[in-house]
Amino acid sequence: MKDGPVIAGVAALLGDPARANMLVALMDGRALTVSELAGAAGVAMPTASGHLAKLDGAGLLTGEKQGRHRYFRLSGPDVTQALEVLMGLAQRTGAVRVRAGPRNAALREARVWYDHLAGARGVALMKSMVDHGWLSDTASPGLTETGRCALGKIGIDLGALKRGCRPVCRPCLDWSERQSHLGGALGAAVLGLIVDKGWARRAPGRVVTFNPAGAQAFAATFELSAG
Amino acid sequence: MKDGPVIAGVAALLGDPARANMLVALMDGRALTVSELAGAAGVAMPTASGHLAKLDGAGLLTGEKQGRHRYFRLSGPDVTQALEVLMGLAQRTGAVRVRAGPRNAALREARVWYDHLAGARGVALMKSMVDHGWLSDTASPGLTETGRCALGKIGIDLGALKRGCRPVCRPCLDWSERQSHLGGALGAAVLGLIVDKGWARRAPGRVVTFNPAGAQAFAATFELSAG
DNA sequence: TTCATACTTCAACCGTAACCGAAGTATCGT
DNA sequence: ACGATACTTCGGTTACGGTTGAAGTATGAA
Repeated sequence: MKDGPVIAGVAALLGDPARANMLVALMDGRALTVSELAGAAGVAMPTASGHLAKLDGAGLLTGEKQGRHRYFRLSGPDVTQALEVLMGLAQRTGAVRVRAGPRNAALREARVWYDHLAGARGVALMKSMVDHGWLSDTASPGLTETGRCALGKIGIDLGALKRGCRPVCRPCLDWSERQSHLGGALGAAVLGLIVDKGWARRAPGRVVTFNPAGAQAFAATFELSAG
Repeated sequence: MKDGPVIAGVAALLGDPARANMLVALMDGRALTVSELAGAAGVAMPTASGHLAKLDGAGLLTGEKQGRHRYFRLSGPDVTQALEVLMGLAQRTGAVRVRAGPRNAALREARVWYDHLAGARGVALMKSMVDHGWLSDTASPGLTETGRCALGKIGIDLGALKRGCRPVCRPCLDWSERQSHLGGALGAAVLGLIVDKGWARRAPGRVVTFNPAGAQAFAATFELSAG
């Protein structure tokens, strides 16, 4: 009957503010040292060391030693997912913290989620596509004839997408914004387009950085209302 | 910068064994009384009452008073999702607890996840479809010609599924089993078929109960190896 | 070799929260 | 009206875990 405690174990690990801060700091995919994580969590190094040992022991983190530094990173995408789900839960239940520190600004702006574009730009993209009638709606979006035509002109091969097994378009709730962005095969294709055209490049973590010309071209192509 | 603490709050709530037990007990969708939840968590009623007040205050639960009873249920599907994600994380990281109590037996056997069949039967179904060559593989399943033909005979209209925007087949990791079951439009269609044919009925919660004849028909139709 | 840096281990302190028994409140049945 | 049930509030105990300074270990630089 004791099925709860197994989830209580991981949850308790995520439930300490210091550990939560460290995990959030690692969410962009980088590997950080013990002292960097101590700084991020606002605790002394011995404390951080102890927390990291627990997280590592629980398999949430992987550590690798390089010289006299020890680098930690999240052990897998499921850890990121768990953090995102908890963030979603936290903001629905009202423990909202609207402001985000400048450190996460790039991540909130545009990031990779699985294989598509998330963050403010991802949400703006989806909104624009719905507004212009390319997609039927936000909740369970379907591609319209208008959309098919427009995307074809942009250079996205919808035939290839439809042949694949995965869904063409799929809403995906964004944790930093509170709205959906575009996932599915089409979402992945759009991200591919952005990178191929040189509008943006994918940084080592999950951050997507647009260059000025690329941002403009992106906005023009998808007719975003706000740059 | 304090972005972590907001997730720490919810996570800490899920991190107490007693509260985790209560939430898990509520996962099948039913509403339970304070004393039932106290029993499920293995604590005295005053303790349970305190925990429930916290969970309610945090918006994870909704309570409604009926006479001298007070019924609690999970406040939304996102809570269930968070619990499932944490379960998945717990079992990947090795905190596995293979045995499950008899109380959850029905839930592990067959349950609804979003709109398709999960649990042991869902996993068995997917395995059989791959084994018989209806689907290409487990990781990112595609429907084969054999599968198209077989499903057509069973009475599933693949044309209609393909026209929809959502993916036809989609793997979905099962938390009780460690394997994937079948999601997507096809997964939903199969669940619809099962209910329409009267093989099983959906209980108020998320449990799906097969009747003996239905279980046999289900196994025969999809050529399951183990009944 | 010698010193500095990066980290870990240790020991002790402190705060919070889980827990229960007893008493209090509300609702139902008789 | 009376007692029983279902739950909440209160008070006090207990224990677990987070925190840090100081000391110990390992790696790199001079």
